[in-house]
Order: sequence, then C-alpha cells, then structure tokens
Amino acid sequence: MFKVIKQEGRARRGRFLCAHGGEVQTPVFMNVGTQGAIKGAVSAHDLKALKCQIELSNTYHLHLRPGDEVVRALGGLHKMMDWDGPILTDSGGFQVFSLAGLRKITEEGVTFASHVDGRRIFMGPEESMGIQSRLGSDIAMAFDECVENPAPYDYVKQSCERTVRWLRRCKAEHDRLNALPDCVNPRQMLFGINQGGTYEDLRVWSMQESAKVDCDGYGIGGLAVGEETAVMYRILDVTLPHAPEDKPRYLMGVGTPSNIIEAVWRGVDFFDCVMPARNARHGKLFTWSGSLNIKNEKYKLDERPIEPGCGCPACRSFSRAYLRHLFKAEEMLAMRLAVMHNLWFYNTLMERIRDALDAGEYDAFRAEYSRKVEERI
RNA sequence: GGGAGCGUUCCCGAGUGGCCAAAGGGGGCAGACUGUAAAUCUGUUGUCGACGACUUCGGUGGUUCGAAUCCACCCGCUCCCA
Repeated sequence: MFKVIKQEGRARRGRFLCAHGGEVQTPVFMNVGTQGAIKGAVSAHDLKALKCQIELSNTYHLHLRPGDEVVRALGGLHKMMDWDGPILTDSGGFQVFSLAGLRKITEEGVTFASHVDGRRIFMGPEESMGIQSRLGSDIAMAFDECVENPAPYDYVKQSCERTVRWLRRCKAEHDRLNALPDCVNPRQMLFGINQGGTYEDLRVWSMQESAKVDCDGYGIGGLAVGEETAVMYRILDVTLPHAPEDKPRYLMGVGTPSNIIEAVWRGVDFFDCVMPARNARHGKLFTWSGSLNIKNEKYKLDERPIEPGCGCPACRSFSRAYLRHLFKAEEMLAMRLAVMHNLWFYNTLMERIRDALDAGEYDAFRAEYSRKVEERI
C-alpha cells in the first residue's frame, strides 16, 4: 500500500496505492473540496489540469447536503463529481472543533446543531464510518476530537484518550462495512488520528496507542489551531518517531508553503489545507518568492503574470492588472483563476519537494525556500 | 407666469442651534485567513508641524456666546399647476 522509496534524514519520498487513480506520489498535497467541489468554481476536471493527485471532501458537510444516501444513490462521490482519482474524506472531527458553539460531546459521540437548518444531528465513530462508506471515498479518516488551543492538560488527556477509544470503534465498524456485499468502495482504507494538543507526553501516548490499531496511515490532528509554529514543529519532532515507518503520515489541515516544507523535513507525507483556495478567493496569491495581494493598487498596470514562468491557467494567459480588475469588479473569473493559480502552486511545490528528495537535495531545497516563500512581495 | 421642494465630506444619504470632521451604506486604501458555518472578517478613509489646531455641509451677508442646522438675497436642480 505505502512504500518509502527514498529517505533524507526523516524526510520521506514515497508511493501510495489507492483503489482509484493508482499510485500517489508522496509527499503530496490534497486539494480540498469540502462539499465535492473546490470553492471558487473549480471542478474535478480542473483538478486534473492542476496536477492534483488526491481530492479531499468532508463527511459532515456531505451528510447534511446532499446526504450520504443521495451520494450513494448517485453511485458514490467519485461518480457524482466525475473524479476518478483518490478521495480522502475527513471524518467530521474538525467540525467538532470549528462548530464548537453548536455541539455537545459524550463518550458515544457528538451532537451537532446543523449549521444549515439547526436540526440536531448525532455523529459518533460508527455514524462517521457509515457515512464515509456510503460516500465511497478511498481513505476514511477516524472520527476524532480536534481540541482547541490552548486547552488544559486534563481536558486534552481525557479527550485524546477518548479519541483512541473512538479509533478502535472506527476500525471495527470500518472492517465490518467494507465486508458488506453492497459496499460502495470495499477497498476503502482507514487512517487513525493522533491528538494531544501541545502536550508532548500525550502526543507520544496517542501515537503509540493509535499505532496499535492496524490503520493504513496516521493523521496528526489538532495542529495549526492557534499555537506558535515552533510548537507545531516541536510536536512533529517528538511525535513522528513513534509513528509506524511503513505507513503514511498526514498532517491535517496544514498549512503554509513553509509549514509544508518544514513538516516534510520532519517526516510528514500527506497534507491538506484550505489556505491556497481560501486565500486565493480573497486575493492572496502564492509565488516562489513570496505571496502577494493581487487587489493592491500597485498591480493596476502590471502586465506581468502572477508569477513569470508559471504554467497555471491564469499565468499562461492573463496579467496581474487584468486579474486585479476582475477582483475589483467581483467577477467570478477572478476567484476561479486565483484558486487555480494557488492550487497549481501547491501541487508544483509538492512536485519540487519530491524532485529534491529524489535528488537527495532536500536539505538544500529547504534552506533555499522555507523562508523565501513566507515573504510578502 | 403661479405654487412646492431640494442642494451635506469621492458617491448615495442621515443630521434641523452646542455632545458634528459630521450616523449608515457604497466606493477607495490596507490587513487577516492553516482537517472550509469564510466570494468572509477587520482596520482605515478632510488637512496639518496631529492627545491639539485648521478648513468643510451650493454662494454671499446676517442673527447668536456658538450655525450644516435660524434669517435675507443670489446661484443651481426637481416636481405640480398654467
């Protein structure tokens, strides 16, 4: 399923096999399409043109709309959105965090007030697995609690212990569902999730316990939720040595280009983040020499592409000045082009990370770009 | 020709004696955004040698301790009747 083909320090260059789309080259960035579409009017077909290897969707959102039974009736998520590559579904654990004002947590699971219509919905490990099974994704994420930061030690301890108990329930239910004769995707895999906030002992414990459950990969959750970047890196430093070597590690929801470069260095293989798409919608675009706000007045007459030499659909044809105009005029095309640029940038970033690892020059790559991509141009 | 209104800072538009450099939108300028309740949110937007000062509410003159607010005339615009 997963094979590390080259290693430099803790950084890994690998290959991962999925039911759909064949081999995934890692390190990889998964492009986020929460509701089965990338926000900004970008389709699965566009993702292909943007060098996307894996798409990510959300259990909670698709359960609310259109409903996982509807998706199943439509032949599963791949068929519905016409994407034949791998799909990872997030379990809804992040919504336990982001919809904090609208939920209640017990050992059984979490009761949410739907943000769509306010109705009560219950989701526990079994429910999340059931929904993800009906969606037919290639990778299901375990149902966890993404704890806010900061949070007291005692709460984080009890929460991450419960997340481990939930993982065992997820695993049992996942195996049962995959064996059913009418399973949408019987080759669906399951990733466990490490939690523990900013407490190193809890992180290590969580990783060790999760590793005892036979998962296809392990997510590192609950990071980049307000803590200092240095704290996130330290958690990766102390936690990843306890993750199984032969399974992929997925740093959930992270992050900036620099975060990714640094996390790869610490042994992470999978990433996802709303940042490239959301920032693009808001006019912040990434380049190899830093980020820029295309809405700024200084681009009014700038006839250069966002990034000279970039091969994305926006840069191949359009100027900064035109893109700025489209943003100012609130044309949909502005967001679409901007999102495509940022996703292309992220997917290209991963490509270059892989190339550097293949060449055994990752340390040099990291030294050159980790700081540079954070600058403001 | 007769009658009734209106003119506010880039725009629209509140304000009808002091608490008004003047509400609220829009527009402009800038910032934030990390497993997406986000095409969202925040700041700022008269000038300056700036915890104070100066200029501004069509124009001019007046009343008043004090005027965007009251009075007179003038300019411009709108509507109704002829």
